[in-house]
Amino acid sequence: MSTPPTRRKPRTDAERNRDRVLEAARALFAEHGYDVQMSEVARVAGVGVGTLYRKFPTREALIEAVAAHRSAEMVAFARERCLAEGDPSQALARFLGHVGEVLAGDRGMSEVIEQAMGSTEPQGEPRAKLHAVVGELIDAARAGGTVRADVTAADVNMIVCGLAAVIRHTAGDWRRFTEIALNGLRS
Amino acid sequence: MSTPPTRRKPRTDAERNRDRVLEAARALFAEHGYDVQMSEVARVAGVGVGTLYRKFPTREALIEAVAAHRSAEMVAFARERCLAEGDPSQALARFLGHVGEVLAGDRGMSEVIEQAMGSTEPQGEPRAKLHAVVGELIDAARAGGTVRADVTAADVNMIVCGLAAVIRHTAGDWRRFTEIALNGLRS
DNA sequence: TGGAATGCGGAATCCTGATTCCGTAATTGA
DNA sequence: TCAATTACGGAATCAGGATTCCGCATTCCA
Repeated sequence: MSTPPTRRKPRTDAERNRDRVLEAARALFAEHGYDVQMSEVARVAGVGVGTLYRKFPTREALIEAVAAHRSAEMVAFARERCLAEGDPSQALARFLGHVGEVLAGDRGMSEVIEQAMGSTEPQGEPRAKLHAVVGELIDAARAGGTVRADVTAADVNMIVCGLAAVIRHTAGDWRRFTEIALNGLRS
Repeated sequence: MSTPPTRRKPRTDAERNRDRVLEAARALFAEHGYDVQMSEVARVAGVGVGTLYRKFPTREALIEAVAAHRSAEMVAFARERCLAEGDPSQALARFLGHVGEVLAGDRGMSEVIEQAMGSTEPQGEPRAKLHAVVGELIDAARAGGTVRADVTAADVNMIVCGLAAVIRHTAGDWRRFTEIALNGLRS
C-alpha cells in the first residue's frame, strides 16, 4: 500500500556495491576506530564517494549500520554460547571473555560499547537487546552462586564499559581486568 | 647567560589575562570536556582569540596546561592525604575515592585520565608522577593486606582507566564500581 | 536491440574551527 | 609626560573533511 505498482528490480551492481562498502567500513573501523574518512572508506571499497552516500546518507548512518551488525552478533553469542549451552554459572564469565575478544580486535566497536553500556538512553534495538541479555546472564550467575545476590545489571554494564576503555587505551592484559571484576562480584 | 641584560618587566595586564584564560579553560573543560572552541574560551575569559594564542600557542598547549595542573593536584592529594596520614592499608581506597570525586566534577579530566592511565608512553612529568604514586599506594595496601600480593601497578591503572570511562559515560553510581574493583583485588 | 530508468564517479562546494595578521591601545621607564 | 615596547582584539585566512551535484555509464525490460 506504499510503493507504486510497477517497479523495476534494483540493479544487481547496486547491492553488490552496498556490500562492498559495508565490508570496507567494517575492516577500517575495526582497525582504526571511527576516525576514518568517508573518502577512504569509498576508496577501499573500490567505489566513488557518491555511491557510498547513496547507500548511507551520512557518516553517522554508516557507523550505525556497522555497529548494529556487530551488536547483534554479540547478543547472538550470549544467547547461543553462554545461556543455551555449558555451565550456566559460568555464563557471565564466558560472555565477558567474548566481549573482550571482540573489542580487542575491533577498535570501533570498543568505542561504541564504551558509550552504549552507559546511560539507558535510546540507542536502537541492537543495543537494547544487549542490555536485556546482560540481565539474563546475571540471573544465571546469581542462581549459580557465582556472584552476590545484590549484583545488578548496572554493575555489569559499568564493568563492560570499563573493559572497553581498558582495551582501547591500555597495552596491558584485559583478561586480568575481567578477572578482577568478576572476583569483585563474588560474595 | 641566556636573556640579554636589560629587559623590561612584563606588563601586568599580560599575566592577569593569562590567569583569566586558564581559569576560563578550566571551567569550560570541566563542564564540557575538551570539546570546546578556542573562541569560546576567549569569550568567557573576556579576551580576544589573539591574546589567548599569545599565551598558549595551540589548543593542545592550553589543554596540556590545564591537565598538568589538575594532575599535580591529584598527586599532591595522594601523598598528603593518602600516604602521609591515616590508615595506610586504606590509602588506595581513599585515593580511588578522591579520583572519582575529581573526575565526576571534571569531564575534561576524565578524558585525560582515561587515556593517561593506559600505555606507559611519555606524557609529561605530571602523568609520570601519577604512575609513580600509584605504585606507592599499592605497596601500602599490600603491606596492610588490603590487596593480594600479586596486584600490580598495571592492574590499578586499568581500574582507574575504567573508572574514568564509567564516570564519563554512565549515569550510574561510580562508587559502586570502585567497591567492586577493590573487592576484586582482595585475596 | 533501444531507450528509459537507475547508478556511478569524483570534482566542486560547504562547514566548522583552529590559527595568523596587523592596525590599535595600554604600560613602562626615563 | 613622551617615545619605545609590549599586548590586545577580532576579522581574515587556512585546513580538513563531510556532503552535494551532475554529466556519463550500466542495467533492465519490452
